[in-house]
Amino acid sequence: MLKRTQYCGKVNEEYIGKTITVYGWVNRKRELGGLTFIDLRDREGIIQVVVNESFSDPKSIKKIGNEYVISATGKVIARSNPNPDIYTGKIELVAESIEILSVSEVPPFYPESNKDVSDELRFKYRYIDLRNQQMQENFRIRSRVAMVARNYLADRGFLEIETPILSKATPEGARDYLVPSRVYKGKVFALPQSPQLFKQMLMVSGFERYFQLAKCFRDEDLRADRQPEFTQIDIEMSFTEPEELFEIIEGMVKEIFALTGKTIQTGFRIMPYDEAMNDYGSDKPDLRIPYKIKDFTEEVKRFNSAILNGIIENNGKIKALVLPDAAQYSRKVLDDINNYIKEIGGKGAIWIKNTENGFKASIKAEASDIEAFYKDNNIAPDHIVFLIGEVPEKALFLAGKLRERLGASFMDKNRLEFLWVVDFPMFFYNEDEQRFDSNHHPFTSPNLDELDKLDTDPISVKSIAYDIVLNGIEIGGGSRRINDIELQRKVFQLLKFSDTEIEEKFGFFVNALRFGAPPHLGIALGLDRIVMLLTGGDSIREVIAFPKTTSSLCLLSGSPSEVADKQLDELGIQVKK
RNA sequence: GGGGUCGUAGUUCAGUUGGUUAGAACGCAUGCCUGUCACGCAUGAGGUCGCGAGUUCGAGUCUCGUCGGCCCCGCCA
Repeated sequence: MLKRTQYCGKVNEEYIGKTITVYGWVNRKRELGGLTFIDLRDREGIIQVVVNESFSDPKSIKKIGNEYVISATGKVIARSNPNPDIYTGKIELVAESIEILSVSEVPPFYPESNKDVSDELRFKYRYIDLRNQQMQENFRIRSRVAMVARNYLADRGFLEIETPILSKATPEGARDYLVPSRVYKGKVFALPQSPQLFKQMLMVSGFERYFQLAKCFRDEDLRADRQPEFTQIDIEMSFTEPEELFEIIEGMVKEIFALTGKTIQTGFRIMPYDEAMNDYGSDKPDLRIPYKIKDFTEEVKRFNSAILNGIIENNGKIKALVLPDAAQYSRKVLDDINNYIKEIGGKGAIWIKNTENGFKASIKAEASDIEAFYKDNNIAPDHIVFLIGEVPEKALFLAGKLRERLGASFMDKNRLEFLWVVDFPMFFYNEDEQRFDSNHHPFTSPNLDELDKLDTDPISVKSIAYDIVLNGIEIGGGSRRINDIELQRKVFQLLKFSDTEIEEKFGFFVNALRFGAPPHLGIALGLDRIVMLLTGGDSIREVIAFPKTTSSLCLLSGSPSEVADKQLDELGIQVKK
């Protein structure tokens, strides 16, 4: 085999007159009788190879099919009719010899057309899908993001330290993936949901600044932005405050986004959780959408609507979304909106607008009252009002979902709206279990000024936790950790862990707090989501080489799969069917 | 666990009210073609209508179940 001279996609005018050898896949072949063009593709791009009368064995070209792997050797010449669309368009390679390195059956689809093919097929033949230029670019960017993160953090004194993949099951949080132990029958390892406790113990060990590109595993149902295994840029540091962490993360995010030529302004907006929920109905608001949720609980009383008044009397609130261009909301669109609210658990959305026949609403209301309502609340006559009446949290949730759904058409999709959401409640009440649950995780420090309220009014206590949000997607989250063993015990107790449970589940970690745990805090950023946003994709599957489907299957390898009884025997496992 | 949507040629899709031999485009094969770059022209091959039941004289079409893709709710400390 002749040595490769250059990538197909990198051959330009400087090579004119030189004899070179390139390797690649046949992207497309065009036969014109005695003249054949082969577009040869490698990871850098495509070069046109010409086979003309000077070629020794024209018949051998006939059998070369698309996606064959070949090498081509010959002289580079200037094209008489250049192709301005590609980098190599000014030149072509006149083949002197061509070697077939590997044949290909007719593929189920061609890499360049992977967008026109079902996801099912793309997953099954992922190795072909990944030949697509955009896919290649996605993984190039992913690699560079990882590199930038490593260099950036290393420059600031962070050490990359690996933590175990085979580890201990955690009692709350997501469902664990379990790995049975052969040596200790009936006992299992768990794959880490995150390296949380290990990184905290590295702080106890005195490393002060840790990071890791950590694989995490959570056995929960999937979404476009959720896979059972995913990668976090995991960070932990001692002897500092959140402000310094914010600065470090913002600087890193800035460098990461610079990779694709995007300039971002650091000093991200910081928004309390309560404000996010109140104004946007979400703890990860998409600030590209220029509308906030309004509260019209008082204002709608003038309609004397039995429905609305009934909701209000039952401690409900009337949350509202006011959007421009009421005319575009046809009967069908309004029905769709109403159905959407029902789908996500609401009773429906009430609309109010000005029509050719005057002010109208989907509830009974006097036109004059509606007109006065518009006037008093400074609502432009051509705007539509959606009302959602429910108990407050639900009303906000539903209005928030509606805001995201309807607001998308009013926003500049190219903007990057970063923000920190802070001051999360420490706990929320778990109705099913009749107890408090951690909002973040049980190692999160409560606001140190509110410790006295832990006993009297725990639900009101805020934690020192923070999420970083970009365009409505949570790209990371973290907190200050508890480094005081008594406070940690207290929080466990509030979460209704018995002493035995604490000892069994977290004993090893609580022990670490006994031997000089420094104040520390940290964060984890979702690498997959960041790369997805960077590459303009709408699913993290586009930036994970071998992803699972929505039902957690790997269509390429056929996993999960059954194993031989012998393997199960060795593990002391019997399978229920 | 729940809701929505989709599954027909290698691929993307069409397929009327249930009715003869299931179509198109691209791809593929063969032939022609010396400047193409989505080459062109001609000819041809290619179907378990996801799978299984049921209704019917007759099912791609209707019903039930099941498997799979995607989106969403729950879930995801």
